[in-house]
Amino acid sequence: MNARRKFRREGEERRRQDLIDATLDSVAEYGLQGATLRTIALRAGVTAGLIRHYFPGKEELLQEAYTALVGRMTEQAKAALVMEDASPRQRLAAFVTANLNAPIIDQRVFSLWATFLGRANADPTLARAHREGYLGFRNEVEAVVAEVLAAERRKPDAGKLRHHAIAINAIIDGLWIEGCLAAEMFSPGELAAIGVKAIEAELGLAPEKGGNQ
Amino acid sequence: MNARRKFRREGEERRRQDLIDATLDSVAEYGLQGATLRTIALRAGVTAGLIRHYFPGKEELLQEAYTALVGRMTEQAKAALVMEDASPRQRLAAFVTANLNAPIIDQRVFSLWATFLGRANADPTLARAHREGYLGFRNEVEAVVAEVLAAERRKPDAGKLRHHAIAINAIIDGLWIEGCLAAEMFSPGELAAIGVKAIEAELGLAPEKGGNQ
DNA sequence: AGGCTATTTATACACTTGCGCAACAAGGCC
DNA sequence: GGCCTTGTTGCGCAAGTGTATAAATAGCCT
Repeated sequence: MNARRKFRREGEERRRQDLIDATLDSVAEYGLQGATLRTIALRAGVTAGLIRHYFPGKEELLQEAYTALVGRMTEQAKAALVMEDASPRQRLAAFVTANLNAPIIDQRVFSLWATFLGRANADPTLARAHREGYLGFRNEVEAVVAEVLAAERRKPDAGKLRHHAIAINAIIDGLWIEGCLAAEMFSPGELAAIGVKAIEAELGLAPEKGGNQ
Repeated sequence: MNARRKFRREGEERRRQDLIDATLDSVAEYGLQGATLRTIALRAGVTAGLIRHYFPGKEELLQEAYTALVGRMTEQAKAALVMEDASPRQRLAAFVTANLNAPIIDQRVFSLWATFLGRANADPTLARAHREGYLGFRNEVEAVVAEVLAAERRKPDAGKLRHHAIAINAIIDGLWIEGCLAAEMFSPGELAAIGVKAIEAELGLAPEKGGNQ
């Protein structure tokens, strides 16, 4: 009567990715408590038992999922920096703009970010994954800032440069959060405009010539 | 043999507060999944059944706990604004400094903030509690900014004012997060100094004369 | 002192959870 | 085609969950 369920064998890498994606989906939708092995398996189109074939336990699956998330986030964010034939200042502005619009401004990603980060002080593995992503991001910012200031013939010392990077990182993070949590409170491009202006003020750049007052 | 446990009757308000505090402690330490009724009750020094005498269910307890948390956070933050006999600019600086030092820079509070916010897009009650706290905070910022600019004989329009408030709010939030997540990466007072300078740059204020730090 | 009542404990229950394990079958190999 | 490996299913289990409810007792009122 009860026929056994049909299934397909997938390549290991493909299955692992599917399981990680299903995990992130589940966490975003139901939170850490609602992301049960059965929920995750259902979303991945397999049965719960299979998860233990690829991961030692639930905790490791969650850790790998968070690591994957951080990786994708920083990768996306940094992708906006690879512009050939652009002035440092233009690259910085493009970087900020990219980080303050879709798809980086995204409620689902924010939920994931917040959910996992809430456990960072209790789970060193999560804390490390975050720390690495954060420092990578900030170093990227610092490098662009150095280029921008160099193009203006300014030579800041290391401390000043670090402070600029910290402040700019904070501006981007803060606006990113505001945008993710309440996208409908801002008109399209508004956050990016605010961010670019705030960052240029932080760096003491003269306003771009054009019709702004 | 098995003597029944001794207990004391507490006033209703006191018990509710104790339960809410125990809930926040449990969430901060174990996360939403680890904050079970039994854990919470243990921490509050009662047995699990009692919780249902004061709250309809676990969900309502968590919601009230988050509302209480947001209330305390914004209250603390705004307390730094009540300074008599101080220039608007000094009050703004004091406000920023207060928000970027202990006890507002605090890993435990950050964990709570992130954990609850991760569920905000799925729980309208949490979202509302956050939204109200956020808007209250931003309006406070906007009011001080207006005073600061007025003292400088500048008369910004409403849109400019709003943008300043959004940017300043982002700077404070962003630095707050960096401080909570990696306090050991910054020397004491460093974040506050970065924040004050960034905000004064955003408002286009001339650097304070004199060697203040 | 003795009773009343609402706070508090204790226990039961139905359900879900992560995990272990044996059986099964998909798909490559000969 | 038939076999063998192993990816995959299905089921069971003990522990833990939120909720319901009965039994006890602390502390006020008279």
